[in-house]
Amino acid sequence: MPENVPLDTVDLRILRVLQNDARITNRDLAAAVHLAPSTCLDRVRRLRDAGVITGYTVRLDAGALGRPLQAFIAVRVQPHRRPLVAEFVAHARALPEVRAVFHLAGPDDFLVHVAVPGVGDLQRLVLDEFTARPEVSHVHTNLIFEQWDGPPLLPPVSPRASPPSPARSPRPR
Amino acid sequence: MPENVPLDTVDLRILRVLQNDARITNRDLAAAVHLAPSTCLDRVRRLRDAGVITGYTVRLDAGALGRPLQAFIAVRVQPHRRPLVAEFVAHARALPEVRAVFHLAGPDDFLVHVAVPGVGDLQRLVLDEFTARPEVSHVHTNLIFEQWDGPPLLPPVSPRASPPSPARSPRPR
DNA sequence: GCATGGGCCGAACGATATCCGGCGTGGGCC
DNA sequence: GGCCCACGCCGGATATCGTTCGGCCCATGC
Repeated sequence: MPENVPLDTVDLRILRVLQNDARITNRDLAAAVHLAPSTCLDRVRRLRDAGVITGYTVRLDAGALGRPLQAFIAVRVQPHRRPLVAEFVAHARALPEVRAVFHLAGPDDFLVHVAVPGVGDLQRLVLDEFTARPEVSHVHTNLIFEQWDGPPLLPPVSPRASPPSPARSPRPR
Repeated sequence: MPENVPLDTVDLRILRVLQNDARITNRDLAAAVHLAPSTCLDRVRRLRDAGVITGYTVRLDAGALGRPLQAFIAVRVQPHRRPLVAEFVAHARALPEVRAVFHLAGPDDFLVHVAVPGVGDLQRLVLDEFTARPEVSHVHTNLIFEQWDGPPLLPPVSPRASPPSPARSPRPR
């Protein structure tokens, strides 16, 4: 729904800071972007209302939670029609081992990102939850050795945007 | 580093709530899990110190940020040796379009999750940033139609854990 | 020059985070 | 069986914070 909301430099800085620590106090966030707390609150609320910020969440260590093994399971669904697709997605999303489901364009229709305690659980998942389903025509599994985040999800911000100049100009529309 | 930290039902409930809204006040979080605010603060701090909680972040809408197109780029690196692998990962992670990098066991060595403004950017990324590199032997791109989150990253919690019984027993070790 | 809209700010009030001392329970040890 | 210790939990107190509100100031359009 939200498409290409106009963001200025201050918005981007806010998002960058929040992405690094979403539980920062509004006061500290305001200081970090050189705004008054009240103004900063306005900005954040606007970003939420605009749909840019869709929520706040906690980053968890899957290994510490007893699920150190992660993998991508590629799945082909045949026939590849809406009812079957929807059903498959619903089924996959409901599995507690599933972290994310991607519907792809390509030879494989889906990529299912899973986190499990051990190899046995992975096997069970593939055999009982995927290949056992009639609409699933093909499955292959890729173990994840290691993973890394990319940079914060932001257009490059010019580094000169630091000085606390009031700059009381209208925001881009 | 953190491996299989013991978690009780209350911890799991805390994580579930935080995963749904990481900016909830400690007071409300405490109420949601039937604890005193001070005790709840202790719990959360312990989860952070134990490495279960690795941080708090904001969920952003890539489309609203002007990058509605997402894809997985599968990459083969040859020869597949540590120095080249490290170099490739560093390069990929530094690209602003990259959301995550996965090192895989399988025919493809890496899966790079990217978000871009349009098809042209995707093409540029593949040609200039991946196939142009000498260690990259093969690249193929899968567009992401749609994606969904799985359930909260938690072992199933028994639903009976709601009543506010003091239950002043020692936590599992 | 004047009216208008919007962004920004500061003060104030209510709510919150956080620390601390103490209590009660359960388990280990003798 | 009885004692001691460790630990989880709580409630109160203080400093800090979130949030609202009214008003200022600049930029724009007429």
